[in-house]
Amino acid sequence: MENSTATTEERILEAAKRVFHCKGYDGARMQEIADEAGVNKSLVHYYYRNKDNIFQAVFEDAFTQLITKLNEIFFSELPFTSKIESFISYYVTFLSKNSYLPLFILNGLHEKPDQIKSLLEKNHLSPERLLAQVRKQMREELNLEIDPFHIYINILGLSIFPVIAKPLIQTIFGLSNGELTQFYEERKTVVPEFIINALKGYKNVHGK
Amino acid sequence: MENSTATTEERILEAAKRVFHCKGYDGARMQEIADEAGVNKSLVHYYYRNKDNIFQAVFEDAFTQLITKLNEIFFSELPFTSKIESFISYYVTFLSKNSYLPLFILNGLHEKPDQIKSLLEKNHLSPERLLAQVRKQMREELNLEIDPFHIYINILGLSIFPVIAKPLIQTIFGLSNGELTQFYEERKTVVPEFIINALKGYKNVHGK
DNA sequence: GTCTATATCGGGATAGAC
DNA sequence: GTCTATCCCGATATAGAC
Repeated sequence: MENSTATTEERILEAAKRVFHCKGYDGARMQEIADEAGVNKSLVHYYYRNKDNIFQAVFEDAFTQLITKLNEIFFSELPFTSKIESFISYYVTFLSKNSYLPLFILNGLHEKPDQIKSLLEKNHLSPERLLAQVRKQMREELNLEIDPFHIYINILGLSIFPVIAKPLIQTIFGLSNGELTQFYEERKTVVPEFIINALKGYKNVHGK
Repeated sequence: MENSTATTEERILEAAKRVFHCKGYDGARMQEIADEAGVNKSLVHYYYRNKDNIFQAVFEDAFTQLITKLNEIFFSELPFTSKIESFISYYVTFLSKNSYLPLFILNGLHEKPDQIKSLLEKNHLSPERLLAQVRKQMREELNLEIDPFHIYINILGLSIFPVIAKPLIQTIFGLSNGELTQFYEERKTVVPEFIINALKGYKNVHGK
């Protein structure tokens, strides 16, 4: 199933990712993970001892994947508008290729919000620093004195929602796979434009 | 647990809603539903025969709840900007009181996208009509000749995402319950303003 | 490390008394 | 309609041979 150069442990983890991402914790079966990895069920227990442990490993991996790039972009030296463009462009591509990931993460956070903290520290994520950085750039580059929190959540929502709503979009609005790809592609320009326009509007009202 | 005037069947359904909404299909237990309703486990089977049936009932109820009001607002006689304000205001309130609903729906759609169609018909939801309506109003009232689809998804994302990301927002950014309520309250004005500003920006570029 | 066999338990579902 | 008792399967987990 997987490249046979990988160690057994790696093959199991990769298999576990595929299964957990699609089925969630409760829906996933140890047997299915074993099958997917092409090994015996007992081997999964041998390497990870129980279901919770392997889920934890999968969840941390997913969370880290999403957060690392976010940090990289928002703490870079780019001007603010470029950060928005980079962020949207990267996440639309990444998420549409891994469309199960955001829902998997959000479900996981609902089930075990307590373990978030340690993940944050592992990933060196400081929300305060990030918001301060956004506030600073909005002030200096866009002349905006507004709370960046809503803006930040808006950016996330505009990037992430269309991906987790994929079945809604595709079934309700009847988009083919090709049209959906096209739709996501369009969002790379539409969404940054939408956000920048919205910010310019604030400027007219509140700016000096 | 529930008002004892309700029939047993209703009490079971209400209990099932609470359990399924929080735990999802795989995480929910027939025993827990029975306990929550204050009845014997066999009674749940007596009224609904199996787990799939009762889940179906719960899912349809949730979906209808969300869709009905959306239809009502977008097919009303209000001007477009008022529709946006009404929509955001209603959904922010409703969803923050039922914060488990959107994730429950999205998960359900991922698991069984096939059964969406019949739900749409039951709810008299016609996506084409809705988009046509939005397009017409954007043209006539805002002088915008742009594809309304992205706008529509943007509105949904800005309304829904902050609710499903509740544990992310609350844990990562360390908001207390009071601060979270405040945050949602602010969005009732911030988000419509954000959207209207964005639309005005389009006007400057593309409008006549 | 990898497999087979098995222990153990929980959960969905049914039978049948009242 | 409501309950008790029970069936039966599937899933996690472990023991132990190789």
